[in-house]
Amino acid sequence: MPRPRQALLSRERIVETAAALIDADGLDAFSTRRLAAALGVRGPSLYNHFATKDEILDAVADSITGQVDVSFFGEVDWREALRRWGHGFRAALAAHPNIVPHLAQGPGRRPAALAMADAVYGGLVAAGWSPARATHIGALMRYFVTGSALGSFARGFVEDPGLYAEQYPHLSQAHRLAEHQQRVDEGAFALGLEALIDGLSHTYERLVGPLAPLPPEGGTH
Amino acid sequence: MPRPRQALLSRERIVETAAALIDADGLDAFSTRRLAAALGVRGPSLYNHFATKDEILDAVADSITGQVDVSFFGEVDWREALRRWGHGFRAALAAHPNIVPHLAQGPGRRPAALAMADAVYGGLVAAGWSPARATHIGALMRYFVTGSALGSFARGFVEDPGLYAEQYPHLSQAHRLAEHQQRVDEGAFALGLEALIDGLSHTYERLVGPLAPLPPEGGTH
DNA sequence: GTCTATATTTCGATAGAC
DNA sequence: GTCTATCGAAATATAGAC
Repeated sequence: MPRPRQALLSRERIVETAAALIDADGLDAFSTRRLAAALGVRGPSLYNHFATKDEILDAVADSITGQVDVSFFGEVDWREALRRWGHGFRAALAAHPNIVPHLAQGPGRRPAALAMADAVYGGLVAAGWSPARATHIGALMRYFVTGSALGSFARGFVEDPGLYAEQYPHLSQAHRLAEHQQRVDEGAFALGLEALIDGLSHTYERLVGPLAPLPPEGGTH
Repeated sequence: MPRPRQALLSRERIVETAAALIDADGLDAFSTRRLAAALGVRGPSLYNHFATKDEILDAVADSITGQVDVSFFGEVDWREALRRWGHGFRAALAAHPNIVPHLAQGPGRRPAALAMADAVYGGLVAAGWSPARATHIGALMRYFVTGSALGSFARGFVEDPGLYAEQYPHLSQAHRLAEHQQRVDEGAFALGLEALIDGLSHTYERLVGPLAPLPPEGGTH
């Protein structure tokens, strides 16, 4: 079936299918052959659209980053912006945990990741943070979000009561964590994000100046 | 050279060498054959000491976790304990970033990881936190530490001024981040950890009760 | 722009000699 | 407890036909 009239592949289809494969089977099991098979073509066809496997991974990572809304930076109070960004960033990454190790290596040359960094940093500096502190805040937020998306805390404990009973006296209920996986992980993230914003608010008042009380909802207008 | 009088391998030597190889070349490049070569033996010899490659990875991960001191949980104020644990945990993981994705999957059945979870959770509950909140705090701390060790923020930006100049107006200095990698990453982590502890202190006062001012140094005695 | 064919390398793990 | 030999599978990527 050489040279069909209508191209079978497109960068978009390849990226979508690659993301689904990585979600299902993990980064280690992801290969160009398996990706091609899932697309109904042979391996070498992919190289008409991407030069290397790594370019495909970059495209997958950036398509996920591109789903994160950062348009409100500079529009709403920085505390509210961090809150919205944090939740949105985590939601996008937690839907694709297997690619987080790749994505967490930094923006590199990926456009969506650079645009996100630009919006966050610009918004924080505009809010009064020093360049150095704005960098730190962007970094520590990425730490927290990528760490929370990298692996579920609750599912990290095996469901085997006997494992804990003897040697780990405080973990006697740990085997039940998996039942409540989503609630535990989201609750922990929410608690941490609010604590971070609260703590940073005090840092702001010490270094920059008094903060206005947050409006009940929405923008600064 | 069959059956030398003195065993050439030991679990300890294997784990040490495996950690060094993973640090140097990454998880993807780590194979039983390369590990054996680094140890001066042939691949199959490893299977006299470990049943699978994954068992070796688990042993490496747990040896790193075992370097983290948690003996002070229950001995000092919980805020000071979180501070010491956070810095120690990060230092241990940041020295071996390539194995963080494996380690971040949770304690599983690894003894040092379970002992760490046990000490942290027990210490927080003894300090007055509810079981649910103690779980959340253990989780959010792991998120923050693993995220910070997974990838340097500063090194995530390529050293190419031209990349940023046109499209990303706020990132015009981003190419200089790599020069200050350690300072940026450690500063961001320290700022985040202090903000977290500060924010959690207010949560504690709202949910549990007043907190004593922290003693200037050391334990509760 | 997809195909066939293939070069080249590497992998985890087992069997059985010593 | 190490070795040799090997199984069986899978990997990225290229060359060139159509």
